[in-house]
Amino acid sequence: MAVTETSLDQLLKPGAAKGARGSRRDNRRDVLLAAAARHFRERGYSGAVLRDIAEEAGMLAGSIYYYFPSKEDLFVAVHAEGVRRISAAVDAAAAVAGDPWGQLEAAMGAHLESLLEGGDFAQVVIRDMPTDVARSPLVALRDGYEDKFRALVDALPLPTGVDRGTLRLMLLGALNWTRAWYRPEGDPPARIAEKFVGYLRMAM
Amino acid sequence: MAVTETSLDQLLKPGAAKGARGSRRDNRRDVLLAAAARHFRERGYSGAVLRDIAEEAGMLAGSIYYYFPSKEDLFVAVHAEGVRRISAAVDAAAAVAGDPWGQLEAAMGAHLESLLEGGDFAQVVIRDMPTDVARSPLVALRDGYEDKFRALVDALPLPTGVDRGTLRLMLLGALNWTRAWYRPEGDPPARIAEKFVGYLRMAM
DNA sequence: TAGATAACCTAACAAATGTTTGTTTTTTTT
DNA sequence: AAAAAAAACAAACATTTGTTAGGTTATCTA
Repeated sequence: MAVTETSLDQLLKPGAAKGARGSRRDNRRDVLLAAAARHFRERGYSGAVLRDIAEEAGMLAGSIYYYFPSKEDLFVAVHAEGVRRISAAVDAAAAVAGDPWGQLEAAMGAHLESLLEGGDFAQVVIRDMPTDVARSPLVALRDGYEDKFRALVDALPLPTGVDRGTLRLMLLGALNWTRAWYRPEGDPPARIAEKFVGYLRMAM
Repeated sequence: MAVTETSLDQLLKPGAAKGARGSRRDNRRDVLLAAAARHFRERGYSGAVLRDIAEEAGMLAGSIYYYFPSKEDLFVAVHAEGVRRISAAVDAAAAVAGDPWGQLEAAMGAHLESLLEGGDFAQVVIRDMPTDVARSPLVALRDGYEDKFRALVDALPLPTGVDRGTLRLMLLGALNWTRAWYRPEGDPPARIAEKFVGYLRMAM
């Protein structure tokens, strides 16, 4: 029930603490994490079954406990990895030069790209939060990520009096909800982001 | 596993088929539905436990099966009732006269109001969809609801070439995601809707 | 090469959980 | 009031599921 108290760095790379010689161990761990991500994305936290995750990772259910002390810890690790990936993609996109609107659009495009086609880890992040216990370390991660969008929105040349906080939440909400209606045959992520920004750009 | 094949009307008002004498049975059924809504909202579908739902409704777990043939059918009923309530609130709000922008703003405000402060039924609608089995009747309901917003967005005086479909999805997504950050101490639902519309209104 | 450690497997436990069956109480109908 | 139907109980069943304990094989170190 209670998430084991470990630092987030150790959570992401537990082998690093003992020196960088994690030869065999990290491989299987990554396979396990990927399998867990797939199931958590499809079924949600309480819907995912450890036996199925283990099977997909090529091991038995009990073996999971060699890597993670509980199901919740496994979930937190997947979630953290998801935030890390989205964060990295957005950082890379926002690094390229451009006017504030262009930078925001690029960041939104990267966010969408990770979310919609970046695999299972990213999608787990915007799925349900399980119990309250795992909540605290996870919202900390997410809040840190949202700070990047805060900076991007703050840089926009907007009329005075515009509530930039609500604007940021509106944009992030619209982005995250695309999961519900996105179809690969339709607009690609970058085009969606372009349209979203377009609706606002001319106005201000 | 398989949802019992009943019409959606019967699903909402099963007593109505035998004549409109829904006296006692509907009361207990409504209590049960309300309890189920609360738990499905808090824990999600697979996280909710029938024994807890039954206890809150003042009965035992087995008694649920007098009203619903399975857990999934119970969930579908809650979901359907949620859509019905949101739909009714939005209909009432959009009925008042006003220019297209004002009508859209009113509808969005009503949608948010139901979603954020309208109780458990509405929130279940925007929580996770469980298995694929229950999916078909539910997305039909949801799609029917979204048609109302389609009409509202189509009525907006926008420049030619604007993709109204994506605009509609962006707005609905932003609205639905507010659940993640809404706080009662902050802006009320109507104010949030006003700001959302305001970001676009001046632009077009 | 011997020993230690990492990386699993096997098997089972114990609790949780959706569901069923038969019975009893309550309400309605005749 | 008697019979019939509705509404609910009580108790168990059959899985499912997270978790644990001890054994076994591969890998690395000294």
